Amino acid sequence: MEIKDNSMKEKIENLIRETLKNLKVEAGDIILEHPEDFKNGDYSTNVVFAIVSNFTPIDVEKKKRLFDGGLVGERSGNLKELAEKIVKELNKNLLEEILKIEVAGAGFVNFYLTQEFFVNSVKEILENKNFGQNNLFVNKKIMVEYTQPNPFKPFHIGHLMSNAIGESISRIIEFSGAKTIRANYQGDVGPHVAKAIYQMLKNKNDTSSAMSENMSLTEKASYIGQSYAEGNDVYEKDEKIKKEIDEINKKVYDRSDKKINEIYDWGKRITLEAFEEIYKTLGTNFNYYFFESLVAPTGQKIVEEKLGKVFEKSDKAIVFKAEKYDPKLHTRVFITSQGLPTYETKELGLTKTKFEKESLDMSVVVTANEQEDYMKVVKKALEIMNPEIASKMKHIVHGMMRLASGKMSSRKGNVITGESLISEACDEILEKIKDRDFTEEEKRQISKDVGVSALKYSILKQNIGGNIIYDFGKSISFEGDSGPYLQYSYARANSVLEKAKAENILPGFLLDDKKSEILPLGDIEKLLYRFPEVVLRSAEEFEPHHIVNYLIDIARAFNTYYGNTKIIDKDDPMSPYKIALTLAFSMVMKNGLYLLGIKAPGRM
RNA sequence: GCCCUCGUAGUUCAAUGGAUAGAACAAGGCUCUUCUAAGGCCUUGAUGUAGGUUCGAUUCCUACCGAGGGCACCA
Repeated sequence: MEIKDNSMKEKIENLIRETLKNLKVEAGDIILEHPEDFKNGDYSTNVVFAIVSNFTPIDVEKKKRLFDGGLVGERSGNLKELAEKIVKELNKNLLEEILKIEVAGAGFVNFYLTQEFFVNSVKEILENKNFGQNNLFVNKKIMVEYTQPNPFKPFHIGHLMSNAIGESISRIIEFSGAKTIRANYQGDVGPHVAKAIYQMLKNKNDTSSAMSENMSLTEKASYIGQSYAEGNDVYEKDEKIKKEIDEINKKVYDRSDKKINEIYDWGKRITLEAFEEIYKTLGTNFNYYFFESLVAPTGQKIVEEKLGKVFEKSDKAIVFKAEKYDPKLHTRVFITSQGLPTYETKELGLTKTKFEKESLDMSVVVTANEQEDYMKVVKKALEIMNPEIASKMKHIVHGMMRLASGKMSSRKGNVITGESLISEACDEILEKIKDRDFTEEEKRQISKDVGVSALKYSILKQNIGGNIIYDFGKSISFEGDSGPYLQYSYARANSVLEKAKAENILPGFLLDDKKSEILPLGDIEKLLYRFPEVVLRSAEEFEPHHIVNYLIDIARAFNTYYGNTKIIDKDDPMSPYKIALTLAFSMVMKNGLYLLGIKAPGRM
């Protein structure tokens, strides 16, 4: 695939740099941006401010004179005059794509692009199915670890959040040239497993009937999740039971108890199968599944080898005193006083395993922000032992899903499972389209695509660091600023294109009357060519919401255009171009939705 | 107590140190004899407080107030 490396943005930036060189002016960072309002041009630069900000503190007097309308250099000018001087120079080597350059406000230089540029950009989009790509991560192998649900525990909306974000980031960096490897890390050992098993041993009869084949996968998984919640409850309330569960925990690690092994193997298999169903619905295919039980020994070995050097004994446990290296960090336990590895140790083993399996340039881990500090400590320990690998670790933290009514807790039983949320969203769509002219199978598929999109959108629309207040009524929105709105715009464009095909009007860029020109039709052309810039920014920042905001903008522009234009019209010489524009919109929308992990149904 | 995040319309979110702080929801009005009205058009409304840096601060710094998370054997 070919990626254009000479974007309009780069061209203009080069032009500015050349011009300043000709004028023998030094400038700081030159920022070229899209003005919010089209009337201020298509690109805008603060070059004058950049020149000014480049002055050192010694130039204070010089600066003062400049702003007082005094002099810069020899004779001329205040800020505006300086800007005009630059524009004059810019005009000497004007790019053919630039219609005009103007000075506005307190010294902005605004670039207006030509009609040909916009029309050509539409043509370019039609010629490139992968329009929007960049080469930020070309030749880089990047592993992204996300979702991380734990066997024996429910898949809740927090996992849904991690999955939506991780999948979108995976796709964005893939679209930016990376070889992306998707990984899932699952806690198949540890106290939570023992809690579930304790409860299942206690409810012997229920457990054996659950293990018989009469229940559905979902029912079995929810029985196991329920057992965990109950086990967790008694663990905290009863000292004696706590000890019993701790005993079971050890046996899970060393696999010394036949009965426990039997329930363990069954429970792990069932919950993993149930998770797999959810991944399928969400559109994720993992390349690797890492399990704590497998990486724990690796981590334990590392810690034991470095005992006395990096790690130290304290109160029978093995700890890492991170505050010795960074006052903002704190001590964490790596091996418990019972001799069992903690999350921190497992993480060391996991990281080692990842780099053994693949020669990675970057290892990205997506988790909720509650794990931010643990990760910093783990990374610090790794920095001491293996700085090269540590430097390739990137931890992306997202906010928490919170209930409007308070904290979510498995104990209180107010955990919302991912599955119930998905099916609820889908049911609502199904109800909405029940009278439409679709087959039952189509209805099922559409409601699934749209329901998942509503959920993913509500997660991805904001920057990933913030918490999301989950409101049962509002989280699944189908109107306005929503996933379904984007899908609807796409389906609408698609429907126009199908009709055009039926009427035999093809996308085109030529008019019969050679004298007339094709004119850009509105804001859409002025937005569509910006898509690659938006993708690049999202990739650089690991922030999908820039794409979300952009897609809302183009959807709105298209819907407005659609509202006051007849696109298909045999008597209109512009009709082929209007169809071309519609096609370009639909292609950008489809690529954009893909990057969010959202399907683009042709009809809805 | 210490360490991270974060405080923007009534609500949920935007805004790479720059132009008149954008949307959506909610409220009201208009709009399908044109291709999907899950749409379009119009009207109202916001930067927690106090300082500082800067020509310019929602953005950077300090303090305070408020929310969330973390701070040794859970993940």
